[in-house]
Amino acid sequence: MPGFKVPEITIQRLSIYLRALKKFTDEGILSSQGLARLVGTTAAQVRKDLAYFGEFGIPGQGYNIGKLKQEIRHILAVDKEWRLALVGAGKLGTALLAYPGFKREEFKIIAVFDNDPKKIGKKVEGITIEPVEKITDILLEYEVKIGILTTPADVAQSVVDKMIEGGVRGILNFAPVHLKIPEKIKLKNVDLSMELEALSYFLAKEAKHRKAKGRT
Amino acid sequence: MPGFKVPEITIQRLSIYLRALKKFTDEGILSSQGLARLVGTTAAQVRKDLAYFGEFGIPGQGYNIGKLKQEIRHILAVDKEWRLALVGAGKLGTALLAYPGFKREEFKIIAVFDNDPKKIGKKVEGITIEPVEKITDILLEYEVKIGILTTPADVAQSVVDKMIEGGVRGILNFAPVHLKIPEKIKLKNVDLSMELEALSYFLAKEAKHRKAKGRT
DNA sequence: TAGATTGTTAATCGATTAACAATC
DNA sequence: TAGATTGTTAATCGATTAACAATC
Repeated sequence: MPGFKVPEITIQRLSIYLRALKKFTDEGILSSQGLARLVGTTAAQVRKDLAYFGEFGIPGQGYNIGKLKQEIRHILAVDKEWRLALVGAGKLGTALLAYPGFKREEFKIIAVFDNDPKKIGKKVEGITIEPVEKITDILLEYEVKIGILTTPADVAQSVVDKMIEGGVRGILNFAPVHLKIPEKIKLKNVDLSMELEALSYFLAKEAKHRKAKGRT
Repeated sequence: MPGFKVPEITIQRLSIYLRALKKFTDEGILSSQGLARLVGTTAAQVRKDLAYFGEFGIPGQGYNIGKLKQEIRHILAVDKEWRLALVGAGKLGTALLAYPGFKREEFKIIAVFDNDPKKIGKKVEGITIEPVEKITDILLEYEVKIGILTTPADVAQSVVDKMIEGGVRGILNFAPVHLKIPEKIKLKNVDLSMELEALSYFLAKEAKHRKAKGRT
């Protein structure tokens, strides 16, 4: 099974498994069923996801928690340190810089950029804000491979182009715009409006059904 | 075709189609091919997604832009106003309150809660911060149906329980935790760590392949 | 009419679920 | 050994893509 093409959603679930496992000490055993219950999926799903990468369990027993954590860390490559750069030191950008979910040893934001002259030179979370013109040079110098984009939509594309020139290979984009990038670059979009609209759709549909059935 | 079960991913794409359409004036015609190119999908995908809801196009021509916008707005139920509440007035919460992607006519955040006595009574974006004990009452009073969760993980579940008691039916969760909710409640998780880890996995895999093939 | 594009059906692809031999 | 759970194969389910008659 290892070597097969791995679905992206499997990777996302590995991340969720790891988060759940972190609540346990390394000692002890957890079954696929046990892990599944913690994250809201099925035992078969857990075993299938892990099987893409190897055999980590003990038949009849389950998974050694410490070992499984370490294996998933290695698969996700969070057993090393990544250097990140963030562009767009607005409200969202500075909030992310301080956000515990983002402040992790494995993901070190080492540079912050903005195009507002009033912000340049100031510090956020101990990092001096640099002008966007320096993106390419600084990213090349520090070998930054992951970029975070929290600019307004209208400048996002030009920033992305600079990031890619600077050698970035993965981008986490919060700007509500479709970015054009070479196919070798990995792009993840976080679209908050989309999430709200999905909720809106779902609730409206549900309300309609309730009305149709005459319930409250 | 209308009446079929609609995949969630179709709803997400409708949201993206709408975002692209907003850049155009209502006059004029756009083909499925044209729209597909704007958002990075295929013409067949666009037509299939729309076909779940009706026939909005003109064979041989394409889609009337103004009409299509209005149809999608209606499908997503963003042609009405939703009242939202946000819990967790920390860095991320207050950033979201001010973030243009969130500040939309259709989604009015009308209440903000926190459990920090120092914050209660203060205003963020014109809204007075209330204590978490009041969540249930205030949500019931203002008939809030959508809740946004930006608390630390450890209090998220108890806050969600209060929201649901207050009549919320949809939740946008930023706390990195698996929430247990009744199945009738719609939950959308935004997991920033997961996104970063997916990038990490992808870049590490790519680096390994490059090394194996002896490329830079 | 000729050209273009829709809406829909059928074929393909890929992910999830179920089942079970292998293993501790 | 008996009981339990893994890893993997096969069956099922669901979404995407391709193809084309219907329509402007």
